[in-house]
Amino acid sequence: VYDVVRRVPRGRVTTYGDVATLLGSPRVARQVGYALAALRDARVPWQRVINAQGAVSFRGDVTRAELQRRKLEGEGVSFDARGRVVDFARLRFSFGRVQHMPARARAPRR
DNA sequence: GGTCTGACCAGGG
DNA sequence: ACCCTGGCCAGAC
Repeated sequence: VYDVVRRVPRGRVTTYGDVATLLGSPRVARQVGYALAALRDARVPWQRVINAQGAVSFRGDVTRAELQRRKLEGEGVSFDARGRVVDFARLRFSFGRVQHMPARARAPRR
């Protein structure tokens, strides 16, 4: 997770789901969030990971969410009145080619 | 084993 | 475009 997030350039954003998909497990978006919550490595630009609606997720610590927003604004990312990233579709980093998330295609059970 | 809890997500209304 | 719902999955009890 950390390696993937570190590939997101300054001023761009990605989503929990995109990171999960890139890692080969499209349905573990939540776990990506947990990994970031446990993050201690300052080199990882965690602020660039937002949710699929283009907004900062704030379940849990609101303080963290505010910091995240300020950090992004400091990189030139702006937000609209509803807290959505302006031009989200364009700022969403592609990693070259992120496949679309197959919502209901479950991997075989073990 | 069962149950609950999330930095989540897509689809339907 | 917004809100709700059901689905997901891994970790902690």
